Amino acid sequence: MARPLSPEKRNALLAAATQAVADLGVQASTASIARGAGVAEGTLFTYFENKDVLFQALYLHLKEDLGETIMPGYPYESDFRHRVEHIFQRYVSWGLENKAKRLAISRLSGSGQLQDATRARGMERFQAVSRMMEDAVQSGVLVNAPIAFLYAIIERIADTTIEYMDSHPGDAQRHLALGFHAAWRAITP
Amino acid sequence: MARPLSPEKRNALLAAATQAVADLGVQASTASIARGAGVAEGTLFTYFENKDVLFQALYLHLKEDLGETIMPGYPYESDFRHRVEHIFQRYVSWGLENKAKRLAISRLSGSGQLQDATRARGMERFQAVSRMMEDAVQSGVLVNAPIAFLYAIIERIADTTIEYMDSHPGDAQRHLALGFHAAWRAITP
Amino acid sequence: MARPLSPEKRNALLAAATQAVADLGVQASTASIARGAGVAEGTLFTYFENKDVLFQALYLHLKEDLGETIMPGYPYESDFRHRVEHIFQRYVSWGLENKAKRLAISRLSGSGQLQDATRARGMERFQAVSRMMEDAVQSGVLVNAPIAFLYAIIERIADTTIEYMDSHPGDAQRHLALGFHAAWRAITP
Amino acid sequence: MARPLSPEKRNALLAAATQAVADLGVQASTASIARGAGVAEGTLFTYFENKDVLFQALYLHLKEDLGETIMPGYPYESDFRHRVEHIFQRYVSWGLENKAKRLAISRLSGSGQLQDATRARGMERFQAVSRMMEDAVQSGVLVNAPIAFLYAIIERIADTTIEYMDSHPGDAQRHLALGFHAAWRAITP
DNA sequence: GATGAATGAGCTTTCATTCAT
DNA sequence: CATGAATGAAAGCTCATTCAT
Repeated sequence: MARPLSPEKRNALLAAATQAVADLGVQASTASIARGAGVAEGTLFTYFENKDVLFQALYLHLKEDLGETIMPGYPYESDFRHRVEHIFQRYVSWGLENKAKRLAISRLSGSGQLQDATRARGMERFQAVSRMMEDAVQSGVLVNAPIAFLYAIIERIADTTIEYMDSHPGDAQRHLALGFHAAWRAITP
Repeated sequence: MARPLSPEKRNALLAAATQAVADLGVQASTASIARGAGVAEGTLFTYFENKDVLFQALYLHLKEDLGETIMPGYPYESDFRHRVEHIFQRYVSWGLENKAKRLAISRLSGSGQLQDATRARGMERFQAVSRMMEDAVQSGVLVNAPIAFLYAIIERIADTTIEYMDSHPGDAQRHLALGFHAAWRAITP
Repeated sequence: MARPLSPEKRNALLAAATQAVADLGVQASTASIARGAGVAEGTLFTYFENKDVLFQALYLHLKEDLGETIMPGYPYESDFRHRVEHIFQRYVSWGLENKAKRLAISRLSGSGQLQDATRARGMERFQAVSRMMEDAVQSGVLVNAPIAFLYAIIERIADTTIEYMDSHPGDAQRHLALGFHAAWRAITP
Repeated sequence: MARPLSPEKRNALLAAATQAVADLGVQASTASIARGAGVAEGTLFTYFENKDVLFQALYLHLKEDLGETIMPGYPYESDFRHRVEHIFQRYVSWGLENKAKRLAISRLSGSGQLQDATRARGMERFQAVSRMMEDAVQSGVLVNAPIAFLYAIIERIADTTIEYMDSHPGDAQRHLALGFHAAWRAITP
């Protein structure tokens, strides 16, 4: 592993894996991923020790990508509601614009192949959000519950929102508003 | 009429499949499922034409099982809040008491192998709930959103609640209350 | 085996086997043959000990059927040419009218599953022909070669003739004449 | 360019398939063929997409082999009888010296698994013979019949001849002469 | 005797992984 | 390092045969 020669190939493999996992879940074959990336079957294994390592890396890669969309412009100084709204809306638009990535995360997440450590590391990039939520709980703006619990609820409502916006494009804005309404009310006392 | 198909064997196969899918997702092998059910490998295929058919049947079987837990005692005459609470609490306790079943549903749901038709048929048993929610939307008790959207949000929050109650058994009652609070607020205006 | 209760069932099985073997060769499954005969899978095995026994019986049954078409009206008193012509023409018309039977014989014959003893017993019904040919060899009308050799040549030419008449129905009569011409010349000095 | 596909392995697979098909027909298992070729089970499928493709390739390979024996030394300038005799004798000696190959062709031919296109491509190598026979028909040396019909008759008589020479080695030369006599007379007016 | 569920060996094919080139 | 042929352990599924009903 260490220092692979070509970041392009690594990225091509991750991109191909994203599509393959979105389509077929963890059943996607390493051969098809390599083909999708335009590299030889064996090459995959010089970048990722085995299929499981590839999947953990893929999950982290996708979460990183999500983080890079959500976090820039994060309104550190606004009130809690605006900060949650920022996160919610960015999450939703990332999901709408990156269907394969969102599906791949969801497939990995529900496959039983994702290690707890990986899931935990995937959260790291969102610490600013966690901290904000802690403060908000302290100050009584959010309901007094574990952060992870609140975070999970927001995430699930956001996922549901994405699915609805996706399948009912005409009502997209309405569903976005409904989704955020639900999320905000769900986590406030 | 020779030996009739045995409901016990069918159930044993579904039970074994539940466990196997909970453990390994759709990667669970038919051989391991048959072994788990105590029947020969070939026998699985006299009860289910192929693996895919088995999975669709398993999903429906589990949803049926869930329905049989949730629906009895449904307080048709109570106010909306109590009815939603009934559903929520029953759903959560079923999930807590049937970890493998809940996991199996979730694995199937996220696998990409579940047909839309199967998902739709799985909802049939819960029509009383849908109808109640329609009325509640009409009367302004629930927020004006598609029933399926509201239903999905409740389901997701319930799932999250189950996961938390499961991993923090000490705080179970508190999380149950928090979960219902979140769900109720999420779907009300 | 011995005395099966129902000759109808036995015949239905042989008829279904004929069709199945014509279609798929010896790969035809016993289940499909039973289905074709309208009996249960297990019933096949009360009439025929196993698949191999069925195939030997099928071959004999078909040869018997062929014999019953060819031999009646055999012109014991005509000259050799007319007797051979009788055989040839009857063989060809049987083949044309019983495509599945002919194909089944050919599939069995070429499958490597047919026992030599079965092949030999299949010849028994045609002893009058063999004897006639012996006489004809004695009297110098036919070329001095083993009867079986001459018989095989006639058979092969007849098969070829059938195939041609079958695929070129317009020229049927011409091919029949050509076929007999070839056969008669082939076996005469 | 990694390890290139090895013609030796391909040939070993075809040789093993020849033997296996000669012994068991199309029922021969891919596992036994791979074992016979001294390669892993999976390797067969890097050389032949699936069993059917293997069988079509095998047929063509064997016909090619036959063509390479028959055609060299073909007396383009001799009279028609000598040319037919060349073909007949070469065909027969190839068959005698390559029992497994001949049997394999015959098993494939009668199995119902051989595609028409494959059968047609198998004839390509013998175009010189077809053309010669066309000329001979034109010039009245051969009986006025479709070339394929005449060709089939020769082939069938040659096959019969081979079988007899094989089972009666003492009379081999006599049967060869008888066989050619029969064939030549069969196709001439 | 007839039925068809039950069996498990066996089949073809796939696939993660290795390693010769 | 990149390649893709080679590997062989599964995988899903079929099927001849048995036997409880």
